[in-house]
Amino acid sequence: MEERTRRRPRIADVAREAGVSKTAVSFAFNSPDRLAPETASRIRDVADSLGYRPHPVARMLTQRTTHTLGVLTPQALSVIFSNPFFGAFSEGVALAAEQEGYALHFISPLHGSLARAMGRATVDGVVAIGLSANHPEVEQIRAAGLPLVMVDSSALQDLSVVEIDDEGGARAAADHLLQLGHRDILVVGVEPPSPGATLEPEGVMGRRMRGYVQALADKGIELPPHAFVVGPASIEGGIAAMRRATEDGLRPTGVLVMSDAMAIGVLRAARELGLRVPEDVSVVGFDDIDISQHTNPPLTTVHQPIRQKGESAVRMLLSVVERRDQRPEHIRLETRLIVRGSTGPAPRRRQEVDRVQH
Amino acid sequence: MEERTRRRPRIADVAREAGVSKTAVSFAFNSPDRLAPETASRIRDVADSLGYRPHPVARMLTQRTTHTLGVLTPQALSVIFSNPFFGAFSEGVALAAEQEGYALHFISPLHGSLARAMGRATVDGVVAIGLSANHPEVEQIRAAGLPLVMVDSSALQDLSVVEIDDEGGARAAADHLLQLGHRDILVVGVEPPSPGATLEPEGVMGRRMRGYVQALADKGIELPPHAFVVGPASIEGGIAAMRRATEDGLRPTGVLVMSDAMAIGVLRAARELGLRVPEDVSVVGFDDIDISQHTNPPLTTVHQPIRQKGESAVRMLLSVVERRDQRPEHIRLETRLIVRGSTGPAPRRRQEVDRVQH
DNA sequence: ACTGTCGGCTAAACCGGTTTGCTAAACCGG
DNA sequence: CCGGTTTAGCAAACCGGTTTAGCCGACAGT
Repeated sequence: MEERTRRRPRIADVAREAGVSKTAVSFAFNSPDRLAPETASRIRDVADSLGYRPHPVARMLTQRTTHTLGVLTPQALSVIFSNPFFGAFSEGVALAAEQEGYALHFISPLHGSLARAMGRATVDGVVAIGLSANHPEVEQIRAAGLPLVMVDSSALQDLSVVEIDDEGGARAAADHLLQLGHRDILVVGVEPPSPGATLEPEGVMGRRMRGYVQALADKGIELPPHAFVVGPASIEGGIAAMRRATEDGLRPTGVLVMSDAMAIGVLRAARELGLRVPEDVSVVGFDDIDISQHTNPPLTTVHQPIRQKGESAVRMLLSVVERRDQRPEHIRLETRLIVRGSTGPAPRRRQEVDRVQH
Repeated sequence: MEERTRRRPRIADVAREAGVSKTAVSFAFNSPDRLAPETASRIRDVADSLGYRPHPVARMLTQRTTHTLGVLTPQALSVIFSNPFFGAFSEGVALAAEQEGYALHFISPLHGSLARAMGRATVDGVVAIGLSANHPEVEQIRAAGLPLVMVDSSALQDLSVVEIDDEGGARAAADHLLQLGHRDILVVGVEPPSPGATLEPEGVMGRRMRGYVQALADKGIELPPHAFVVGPASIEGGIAAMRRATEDGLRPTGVLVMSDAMAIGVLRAARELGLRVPEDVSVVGFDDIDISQHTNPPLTTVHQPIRQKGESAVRMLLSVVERRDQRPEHIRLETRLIVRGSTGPAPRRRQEVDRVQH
């Protein structure tokens, strides 16, 4: 019964047992046509009886390929795995990766260091999401010669990028509220990951903000600074943001939210505050995650093809991983407003007040 | 500008450049104390200037460890990543893994074969979720000498397992409806992954079913076969199941659903059918995923500690990966009913009809 | 009988590191 | 000045495979 310490059989064990060279064993698995048929099958029989499987790490080393793709995020995985947006994105990534026979390896800061995590990662290429282009890791990855595709990043010319029309989507959302007669508008944004950081103008949230502001400006409306609140991109974050705005005395008739998760929180907070949606207040989200169509009322939001974004990123990545296409590509996917039940005409009273003020 | 083909620098390049042996370079990184301080720092300077980083695969090979944990699922990742249950579970897994400095590698069927995917995976241990104990891969993993922890699996004695009290939770859910006076009950289950398969009595759904049935039996109620419908574990699956039941002429006052995602679908379908929740029909879910407290009405459901399940699984796994604790352990976490707004007293009319029938 | 080709297999180099065992020089007390 | 211990660093073996170059015998052609 002292089988406990039994070593994992190596290729040399199989070779010895079968009375052939290591080369022959390798051939039996990888190019059987270079062996006499019965030799190949005999070797495989011996291998089976010994329970031999080629050691994947050794294989990676010689073949200089891992058949694994890295998904890089600057945030801890323990924070984002139950973020529905990330889930849908990962689905897209997984779909393309699985089709092409690649496994997925998630790379997140190791003891606080993304660089260290990258150093450990054994992948053939990397899809980075939520990484701003000026992150030092970007250079590290390129220096290591690893193919890289950035998602939702500002457009560095010599990098492959998949992004969406954030600005256009945001403008559509704001236009929608304006057409419904809303003038008192609150904008709820996603706070930057690092507390001190200011809103990056070239980041996702910066672009969406620009879309909102432009649409308002077109109607001669200026967004007052206090009508912009931020919080974490979660339902709770949305609840807190809406409550805080109300405590600050804001009584918007329309709320533009930069994330559906937060928008759902806003919906919830509004209900708790005794506000009816959309009669008293209209809410527009952004992303169109799966649950958004099932909230009560269903959420009006800006749709973006999240899964497709993941899929496209992987396909772009593989085109350079496998075929060594070296020129960087840019893909921009469309967004579109989806009107559901959470938006309606601005309430009369407010409109009148508004008119009197002119 | 012909830097394009510049090879990744190897340890030998650094050694030559610094005028030392490979050994010295290795020491400079891994045990600097074995070198004169200024030698070590000179070597590191040279390494930096060359952009040298130790090749992670080569390192894995010699150190016989990957610092990576595998998460194994029999389903395609492209199907489950946006499943909120899986998201929360992964969060727990990631939390523990990140704390201990391990990365995560997801293992799902490669071209339809889980075994092939396992063969490629370079991990120090595996957490398997949704895998029944009789899957052939279980043996493969053990034969490869890889530490393994099964989650939600039927209790094979010689395997480490993390599970929850499905049966008790289900019983609590059913008791709750019974106490509210419900007698016409519909059970909505999750369909087995492979179409043909029958409900495994030892699987998660089998255990939950047993809990429901026992609670009903205690009150002398037998669940008629047609009062049990199944579907995929998604919102859409729940909608479809509820519609189908209604089309079949069922008019339950209480619905026991084996998954929150499906329960949310049932809520939605009920609203579309003109049924008020909980006045006309009560709904109880299972799992207590994050959104369940934010539905309208908030979902009454059986809570299970999903994140903790992932965390515990990883801690158990690491205890054998790192310390070679070999005896298999079993952990069973508790479930508890959380009463929110989706359940209420059975409607009078139904109760009377019920009474008359006696 | 001699050369050329081909099928079947092998020895040795290689992938890129780490680790073991050892040596030469420096140090040290007596 | 001498034997013993440290210190700093090296050569070689090793991790477990794949791949290149080439050997050997059989067979075909002339």
